[in-house]
Amino acid sequence: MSRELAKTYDPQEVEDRIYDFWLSGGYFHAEPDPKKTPYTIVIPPPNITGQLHMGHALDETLQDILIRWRRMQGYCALWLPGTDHASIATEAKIVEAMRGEGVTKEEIGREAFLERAWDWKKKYGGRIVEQLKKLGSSCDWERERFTLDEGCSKAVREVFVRLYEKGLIYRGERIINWCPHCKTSISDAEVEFSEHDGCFWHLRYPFKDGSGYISLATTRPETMLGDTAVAVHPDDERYRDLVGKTLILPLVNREIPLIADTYVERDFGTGVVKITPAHDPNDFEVGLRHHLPVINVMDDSGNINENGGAYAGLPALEARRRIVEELEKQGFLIKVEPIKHNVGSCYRCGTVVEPRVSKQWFVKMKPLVGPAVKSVLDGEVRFVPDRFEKIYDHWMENIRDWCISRQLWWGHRIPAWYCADCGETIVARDEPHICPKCGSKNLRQDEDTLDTWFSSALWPFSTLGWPDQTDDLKYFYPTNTLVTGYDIIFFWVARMIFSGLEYTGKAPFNTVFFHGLVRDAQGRKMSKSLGNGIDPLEIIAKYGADALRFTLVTGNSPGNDLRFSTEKVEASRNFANKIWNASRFILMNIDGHDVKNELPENLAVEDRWIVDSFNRVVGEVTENLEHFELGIAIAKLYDFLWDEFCDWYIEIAKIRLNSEDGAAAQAARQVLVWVMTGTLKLLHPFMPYITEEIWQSLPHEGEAIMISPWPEYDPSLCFPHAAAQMRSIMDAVRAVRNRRSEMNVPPSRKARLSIAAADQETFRTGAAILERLAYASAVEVGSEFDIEGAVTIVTPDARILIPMDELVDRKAELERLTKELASAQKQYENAQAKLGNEKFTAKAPVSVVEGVRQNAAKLQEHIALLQSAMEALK
RNA sequence: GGACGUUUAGCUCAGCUGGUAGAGCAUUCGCUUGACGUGCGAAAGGUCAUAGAUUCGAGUUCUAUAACGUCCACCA
Repeated sequence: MSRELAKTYDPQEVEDRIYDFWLSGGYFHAEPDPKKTPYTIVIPPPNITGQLHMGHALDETLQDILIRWRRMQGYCALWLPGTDHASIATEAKIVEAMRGEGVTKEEIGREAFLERAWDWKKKYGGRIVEQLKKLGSSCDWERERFTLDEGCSKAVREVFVRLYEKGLIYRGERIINWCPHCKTSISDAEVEFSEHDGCFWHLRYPFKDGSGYISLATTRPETMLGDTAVAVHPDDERYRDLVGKTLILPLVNREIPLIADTYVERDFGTGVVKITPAHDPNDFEVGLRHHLPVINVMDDSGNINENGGAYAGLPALEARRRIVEELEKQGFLIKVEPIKHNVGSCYRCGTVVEPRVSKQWFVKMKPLVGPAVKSVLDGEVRFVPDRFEKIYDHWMENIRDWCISRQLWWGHRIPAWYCADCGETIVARDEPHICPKCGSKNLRQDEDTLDTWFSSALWPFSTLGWPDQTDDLKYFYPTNTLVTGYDIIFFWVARMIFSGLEYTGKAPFNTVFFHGLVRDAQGRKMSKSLGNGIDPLEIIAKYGADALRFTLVTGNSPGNDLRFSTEKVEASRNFANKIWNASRFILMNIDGHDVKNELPENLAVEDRWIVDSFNRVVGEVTENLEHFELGIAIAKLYDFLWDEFCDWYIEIAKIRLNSEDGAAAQAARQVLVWVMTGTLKLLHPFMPYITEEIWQSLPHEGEAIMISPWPEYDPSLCFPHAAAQMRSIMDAVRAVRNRRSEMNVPPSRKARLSIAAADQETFRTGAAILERLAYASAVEVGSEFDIEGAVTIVTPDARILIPMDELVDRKAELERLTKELASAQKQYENAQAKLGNEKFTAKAPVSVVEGVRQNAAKLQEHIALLQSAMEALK
């Protein structure tokens, strides 16, 4: 043995050493290799401000499993890592930090602010990367990218210019979602709606001619300051004659028209809507149709601006209070009705979003949507699970133009310049110095930056060198699998798809593998505010990265959320320990012997069985991985290693290992090494550290398990006869153990077994196994035994007698036999009923009918055996 | 308002293209069995949410219903 192994696996001692070993071997690095097929995954870039959380841990684990598996299969596997500059989140953090120093970003100015931001990036951007490494992620760190680095920025400018030239990017006054806290516009996708308690204020607006009032209701009375019309439905009998009249806006005393528009629902409220084009998306549309003035009454902090007259400077809510008060005083308030309604808030900071007209840059979506929808429909991009295709499709079909400009400094500055002299807008890849229209040198760049997701959308190809046709791009693009949570399907996945199609002509990946959210043990979302988050790094420190990875993948199915609990991690840790000890056992037994990792010439029945079983697992696990059924794959490996290999094969192998027969012992050693090595390989993508550590100690060829070939299903390793024989033997072992346990016979008390079976050869072969595992002092096999007062155990293939009469309560024994007989008879009747059913025998497949027939025959025998056993007891 | 998901052993969940239900944890009983008590052996525990339909046969397909959850829309 190369070195003494500890009784329990110590991940702390192993992980960093192994990770360094992989790094120094350069195994994570991928170079285009024409002899290989590429397999590429780009990482969903974590925010530089972020700390590793369970969501990342799950995401990275799934990716690492896929990439390690494909690498072992011989693909040129590239997992491209990187980070996202996360404009809003990062800028907010820096502003927050500056608040501590008592400075604002306006005070220090753009340049100084960006300097701070880059310092921040240098300081914290590396943190999350180091955390990813702790998980065992086999990313190609030589290719690490950042969304603001030179290459990605070049791609961003290229895309912006191309879209602008195509007319797909435009600048205009539109209603957008404004976050008064972040002081920037945000896209529709970045608004989260939730139900709030609110009020419905019923107001009356007087006609100018003094002919009375019209009543309407609003949830946001303060916006009345910006009202420029009141609308009714054109077919509404109640108001038809009034359309066209002029109203006097209360408090403001502005004359506004009563207009007709089909947007108004006649059945809702009074069927009358006040129109505030500057602060409501629908009203804005109405305003466009009716050429209404747009009066913006709110500034960028959410306060009423100079257009609000007496209310200027007040925060919106305060203005609301005073306006309602004043309306009531002047008799314009009819009533206040409490209601529940949905309010949109900023997904970053939670502040209530104000719809507001503002001059922004937009991407025209309609022309981009078509190909993106088609690519998913046609299967060029496949979603796993496929139910997300429908969600994607629905979103795409109803998408509105994408507001991409942000009033932030940290990000890609919009490559647009304005001529101060002639007003010309110049959009260019490189900074222009002269206005092409008037020759002025007085150019000023747009102050705004782009939505973070604008650059993320390019990630699969900007990271590979696009727009240049680099060798990397040609070889690794399009990528293969995108692994991500369903929560960013709109933010990111959809945008990558239409971007990839538009700029590269190809979908950026062929499969999107969605996983769910990691929740706490009670099923709640892990969040900072709840304080219920579990730090993956603490779990790694305590239980090991392999245990964490195992926990995250086991029992997990695509697209479904999973609950995380330390109990599960403990079970995973125990499994790692089981692998460790199985290996320790093997290492102890091969110590001092020359054992190669190959199967021996002559395989015993148990060897053929375990090899057959292993081979089956190879086939199944590989297939499961191909279908992204990682949870099923790992469950099969768990069962195989623990139940079949450890609990049965190793126990059986001890017979030969402890025997005088040197050749037999050597054969057992070889099979142990061969199966263990193969199993470690299958486990490696899931639990990379422990498998590498053990593999290095076992007889092996090659440098590392992580670059060793993935096992392949081999038809020549199928041994159905041996498998059936072992089933008979194992059934017998279990039956004997069961009976002994029921009779409270301790393992130390051995007893003779007499086995009567049709297939005597199988039980002669298995005699030694029965002796060891069924605590037999001796085993005799024959066609029939008649032992006075023996305990009879009946298995599907044998009748086993144990002369233990003195230990047995005859009456109890008779009772249990009666019970067992009844159960067997019922099963037999069921089978007979099926076979007697002509519809069944005629319509069911032959193999199924034959199976039932054989089962019936066995049951018949079983019943006979039980009956004779009962006779003998009486 | 629309769409989707979940509902299987006490708890957490698997269960692929239909052939009489599985795991982990918890529970009960027994065991220092020369790798492992982070272990070994055994047991108990389920009319697979409800009602129909298709089928020789349904946890598995279809249709309704209920509860819980998610997403989208947002009628002021």
